[in-house]
Amino acid sequence: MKYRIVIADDHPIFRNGIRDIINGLAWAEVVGEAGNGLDAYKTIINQIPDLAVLDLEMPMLSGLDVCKKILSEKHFTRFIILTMHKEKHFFDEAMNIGVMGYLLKDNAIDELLTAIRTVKEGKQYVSPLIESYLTVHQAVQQLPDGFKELHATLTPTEKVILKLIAQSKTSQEIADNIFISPNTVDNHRANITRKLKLEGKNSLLKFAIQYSGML
Amino acid sequence: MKYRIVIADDHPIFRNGIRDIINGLAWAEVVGEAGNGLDAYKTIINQIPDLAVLDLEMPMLSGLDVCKKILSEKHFTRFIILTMHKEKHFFDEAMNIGVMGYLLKDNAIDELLTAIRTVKEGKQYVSPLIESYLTVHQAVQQLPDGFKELHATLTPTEKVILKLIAQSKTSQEIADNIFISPNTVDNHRANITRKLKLEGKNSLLKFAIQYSGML
DNA sequence: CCCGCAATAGTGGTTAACCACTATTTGCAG
DNA sequence: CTGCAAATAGTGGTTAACCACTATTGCGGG
Repeated sequence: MKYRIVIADDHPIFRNGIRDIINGLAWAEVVGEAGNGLDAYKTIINQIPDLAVLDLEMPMLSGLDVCKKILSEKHFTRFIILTMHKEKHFFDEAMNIGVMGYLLKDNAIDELLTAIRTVKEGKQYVSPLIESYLTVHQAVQQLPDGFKELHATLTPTEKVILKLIAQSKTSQEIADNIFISPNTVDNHRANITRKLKLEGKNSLLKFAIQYSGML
Repeated sequence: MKYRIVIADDHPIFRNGIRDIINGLAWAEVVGEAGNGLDAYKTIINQIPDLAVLDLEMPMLSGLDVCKKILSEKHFTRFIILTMHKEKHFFDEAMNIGVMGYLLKDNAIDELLTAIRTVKEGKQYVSPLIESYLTVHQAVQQLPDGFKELHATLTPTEKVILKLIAQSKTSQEIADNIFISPNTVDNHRANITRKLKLEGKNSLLKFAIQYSGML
């Protein structure tokens, strides 16, 4: 029995490349492809492959969202995330969710094969480039000290509102957006501000804009 | 004689995909590949292909830089830019430099073939997706584009104040900082806002924080 | 000499965000 | 069932930023 793999990436050319590489192997085969997150989910549920190679950024559902959904449904499919994002928080989240591999799209083709082989043997594979990049940039990339823990204390609704604030929407606009009272939005603002230990006028807006990349 | 094409992209898998697609054609062949801008330049100079398909973002030299260099040296190679960037200014610059094709990486494979065929016939090809995207987003995505000219219209004092605003200081703090009245600071705020064609509460603060890197 | 511009300063009004409360409903864990 | 957390909604007040004016000083070019 060949090692059954599903691949998902919203760039058809990239998907093509991956498919050819995998199908060139004697011991593996591509049993499904998808161009967006939702299709990826459906394909994986249908096929229950041994491995899914997912792009991080995809329409409908992100690669990580797909991972989360599948893993929460207790299937044994393993995941390799293929991305161009070097950012620590993506990597951290992927590791937390429990992906088995994480590599950059600008890595060599050989690395993808090595990763697949490593994951097939039940081990985790992380691109050495990522590791070195993170160690070099960790000081820079870690700016909001303890932010991760603070962010974890936010409720789902609060996170949504924080994102909308980062888009520099007013309380009224946010209220219209998610169909609640502007007063409630103000309440959430106050709660978020307290949890993030901010103070002063516009402090939340400043924070949201500045760290909108990692929310 | 086959249509001779050089491809350059820093993602090996993507490059692989493109190469396979082109080599699958009877009337075209890949005569060179590069993983960064400098190699791309050297390869094109060596081969003088009919067409070069370039990624926009590459190490050493961007795809557009390569175009500029080659075109300034009066070679007849045509260029297709393949990118994930929908931003108007990239597109504008590419058109100004004189590329013959511009398409997004998330376009279908067929589109790349259509683009190559169209360019081969001497016509320009622009992805329809780009065009529709630009018409939809043109108003939103405009800011950093003509910003340079706008920034040039600011007086020295206004630039200083803009920087202080970017540091998210209040009018009072700025006033204390440069020893003028907070009213005057408010005046400058208004003038800057007008010159930058901003409007609405906190719009200046948002702008200053977001573009603080280029002030 | 006058004109325009930059910089300075002020007045008065509007508004969005913040601050500090109280209060109700819902859903989940113990 | 009970109690807590989250989400919802409201009231009342403060303040910083914005908006729209007017006004003065000083400086350089026509």
